[in-house]
Amino acid sequence: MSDFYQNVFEVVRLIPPGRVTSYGAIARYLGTAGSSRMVGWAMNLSHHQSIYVPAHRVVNRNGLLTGKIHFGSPVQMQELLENEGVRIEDDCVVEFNSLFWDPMTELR
DNA sequence: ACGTTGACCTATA
DNA sequence: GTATAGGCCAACG
Repeated sequence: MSDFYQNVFEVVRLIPPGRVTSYGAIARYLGTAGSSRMVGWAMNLSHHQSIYVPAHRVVNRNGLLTGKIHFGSPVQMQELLENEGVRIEDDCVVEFNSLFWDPMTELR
């Protein structure tokens, strides 16, 4: 396992419940800005990991749940988020701007 | 080995 | 304001 994925999972696990972040924010925090697609690929591998990775707290820059189909059921991601108090409307995170959790500013 | 694809983002028109 | 283009780099066929 390369350090990149290890760091991605570590950051994702640090996301507080009820908060969300974006792939690009994680990519910037890891210093691989522009390679945000790799973060998405890392999420794909997160299912195989033994540790729990709350991938449902990671959405794209628009707050759109683009990765929901990669879960067991397309509605599972939305249910997980709503279970944490995050309201989802039309596959978008409501109040995404205020719920956004940026590792750059939060972890520093 | 090469071309295509992808849970994205930024920039230009 | 939406639309299209380019860049990114690893995995898959």
